[in-house]
Amino acid sequence: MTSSTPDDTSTTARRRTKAPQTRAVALMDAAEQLFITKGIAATSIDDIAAGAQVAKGTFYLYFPSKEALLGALQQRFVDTFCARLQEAMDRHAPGKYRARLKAWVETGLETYLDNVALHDVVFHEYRPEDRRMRNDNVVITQLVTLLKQGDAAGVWEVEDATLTAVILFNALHGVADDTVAMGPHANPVADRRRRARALTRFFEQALRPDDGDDA
Amino acid sequence: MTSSTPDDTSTTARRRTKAPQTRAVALMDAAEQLFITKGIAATSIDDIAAGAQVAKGTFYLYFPSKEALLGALQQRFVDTFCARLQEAMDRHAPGKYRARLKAWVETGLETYLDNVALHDVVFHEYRPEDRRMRNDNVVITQLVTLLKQGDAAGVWEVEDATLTAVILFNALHGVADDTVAMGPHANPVADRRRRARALTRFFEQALRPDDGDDA
Amino acid sequence: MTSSTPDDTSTTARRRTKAPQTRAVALMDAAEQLFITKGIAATSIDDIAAGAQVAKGTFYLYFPSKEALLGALQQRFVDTFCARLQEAMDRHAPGKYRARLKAWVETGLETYLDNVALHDVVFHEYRPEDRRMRNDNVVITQLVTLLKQGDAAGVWEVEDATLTAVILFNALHGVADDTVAMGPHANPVADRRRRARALTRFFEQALRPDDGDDA
Amino acid sequence: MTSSTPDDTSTTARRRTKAPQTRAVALMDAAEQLFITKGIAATSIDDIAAGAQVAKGTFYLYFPSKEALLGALQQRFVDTFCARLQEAMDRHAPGKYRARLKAWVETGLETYLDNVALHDVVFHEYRPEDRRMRNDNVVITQLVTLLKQGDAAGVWEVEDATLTAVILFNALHGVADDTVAMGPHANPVADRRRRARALTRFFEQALRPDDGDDA
DNA sequence: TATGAATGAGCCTTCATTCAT
DNA sequence: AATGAATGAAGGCTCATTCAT
Repeated sequence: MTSSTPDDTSTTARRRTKAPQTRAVALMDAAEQLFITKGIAATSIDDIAAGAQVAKGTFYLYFPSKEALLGALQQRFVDTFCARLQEAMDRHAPGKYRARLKAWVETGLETYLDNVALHDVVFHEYRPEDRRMRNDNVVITQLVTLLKQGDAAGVWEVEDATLTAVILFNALHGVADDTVAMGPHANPVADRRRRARALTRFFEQALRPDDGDDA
Repeated sequence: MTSSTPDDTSTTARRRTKAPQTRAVALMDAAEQLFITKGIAATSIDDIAAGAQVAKGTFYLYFPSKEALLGALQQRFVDTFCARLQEAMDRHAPGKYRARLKAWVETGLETYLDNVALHDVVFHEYRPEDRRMRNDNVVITQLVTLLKQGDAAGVWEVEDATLTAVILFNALHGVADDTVAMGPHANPVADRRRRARALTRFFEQALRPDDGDDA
Repeated sequence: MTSSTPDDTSTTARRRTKAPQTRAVALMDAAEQLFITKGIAATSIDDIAAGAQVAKGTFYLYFPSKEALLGALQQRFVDTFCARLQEAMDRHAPGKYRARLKAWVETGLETYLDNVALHDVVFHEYRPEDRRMRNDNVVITQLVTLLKQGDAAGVWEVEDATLTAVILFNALHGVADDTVAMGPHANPVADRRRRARALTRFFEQALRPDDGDDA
Repeated sequence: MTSSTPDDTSTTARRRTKAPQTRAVALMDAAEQLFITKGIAATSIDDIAAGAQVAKGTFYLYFPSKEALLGALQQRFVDTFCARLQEAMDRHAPGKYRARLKAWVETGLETYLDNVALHDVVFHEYRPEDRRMRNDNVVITQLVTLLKQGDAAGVWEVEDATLTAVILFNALHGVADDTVAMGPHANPVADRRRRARALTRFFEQALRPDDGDDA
């Protein structure tokens, strides 16, 4: 890999000052790749620097520590994820709440599945204190907003939007994980679709107003 | 050195060669405590051995590696967790599916919340490859069984029991995490109860038969 | 970045290209301060450059290495020290040898005590090979000269002026160090005086001709 | 070097548990040698371990840090030095103060000269805070004792024994350093003798009671 | 079974120095 | 003359694991 990339900003020389952004991104990309492949712990700064074709010391010019890099990677993951969902929702008119929710679910599952490896490495290894959710929070916020809007519009009825969002998000998360856990066999496409449908139905059911009886 | 010191700790035992089980348990207990307190990475085999009042080498007599110990800890966690849930369910007659499910949910949330620290340390740090679910699987199996029984009895109707179980379990997981994320403030008792109720209702809704149509 | 900012610090100067001397001195001053505060090893070229408000690369325009800077600092220390002593001696008529010697001793002790921190940092840390004495040599030369003049004038009698100077200088050094070692307590003024007197008497005794007998 | 030392406690195998003392001493010896040869800074733990034919990790089994090793080396130096002086003094009857002092001076100079390289490396490099004297203190204490005894016996008269000791000790130190600074040329034997004599005379002069006047 | 001295690979980080601009 | 991004060698230290006793 990293083969024929035409990586030259200026003309010839070897040791050069590149746009800081470029460097940082290169470092992050390299790290991401390595983290997925070998795991965080097994990836040394040396590896990362090498992967980004920089000297080891250069790494520390852009990130104060391995941990900081991981933070940046998490941030990037969440941002990208959110953007993707937003985009998917926005393909439907603002008032089409059900459609938007469906888009959110489907794209969420899809995107998640397309990036589990990264997601897992970035969020599940090596983090002592920060509670799981904290990081995915923006995603949940996004969902909360949608739920509240739909509630206000009378499309569905949610009592505790946050709690509901948490439940739904985790359901999504779980289904995705389970899918992954099944291994890279089985009808990937059909399977995904089936699960997406089940999930959507679950969401809708969850938002469906009570029948009246129950307890 | 420390040669002929007749250091008897208990009554009968002369000094070494304790029941292997005892040793292993002592090691696990010490590790668990340390892992929670200082984190896995920061806990050395030395620490664990010291905590169990054993020589370092002895550790390797009972566990082939640090990683193996972690595995044993995970197993123990899941087993305990399951037993607790089973016990709670069994407090209700075999045919009382709704009650059993409710017990499952409530006890699950309760137990989870009572052991987050341990759960997190044991499941979220330092994972080489094992997919999240794999470990909690027994718990899910338990739920799957219940769901299928209820379905057979016509109490509710589930198409894909496993998928449903996954969803429900993750919903539970998520609510618990969210609760923890709120920090150790707020009305702990009332809060737990509120969440437990919301979760139960959620479960029931999810299991409620369709209205008939779909759109 | 920080491109077109018209950042004029002083009045006339446009920004760079200051008198080389000024730069070098600024660098030395900054280094001296930092060395005393944090120690030589803990002070990086970065720190020094920052302290002198210069870019790191600029440092190397004025000094070929950190070590060279240290050398310059040593030189400056000795020169200043000598100048101070000379000045003190010159406050007495050329022929007043005893008075000059006394001035040398007292000012030496005084000056040394006023600059121990610097002296120590500059002379005692981080020495590759230069023998202690080499650096203080000028001071000793100064004393040798005085001793010889006095000898020639018949005021006292010294066989080996150099050896005597070495002894006397080291006695001074030792008393000063001991004073410092006592910590910043005790009557500082009275104490210094007492020590200065003891030292002077010692010097005089040392230069006093033999009684005749002895061996 | 480290040639034909019969270094085997037990019989054959390679990785073996040696007497802790032995190991520590081996480490110290290796370090001492390397420090003298290449300087402290330039000597890595790796080097030391290799010199003592141990694994790097073993070093840390005996010394918590490089710095700690240096401390041990200093201690050893001072202890040895003192023992040597004491021994030399004790070759003279307890009451023979002048003889004992002379022995102290001569042996001091001799011993010092025989170990300058070590002394310098151990005391002059790399020590930020501890004041010079602190370490040689025991030696000074020894001298103080002698001075006081002689004073009590009326052999000489010292007002401030400590100050005098400091002066004398530093004079000795200085002469030794100067000798070294002359380089390894010149008549080493005759030179040493000459300097020892000068120093002794100096000491005696310094202890000789005042003539009575002062100016 | 139990011990704990010994091992040694490996990692993060620092920093003096260079050099294209 | 001045800059500061880039370099990369070097080093202290940790710790899981082994093995002679």
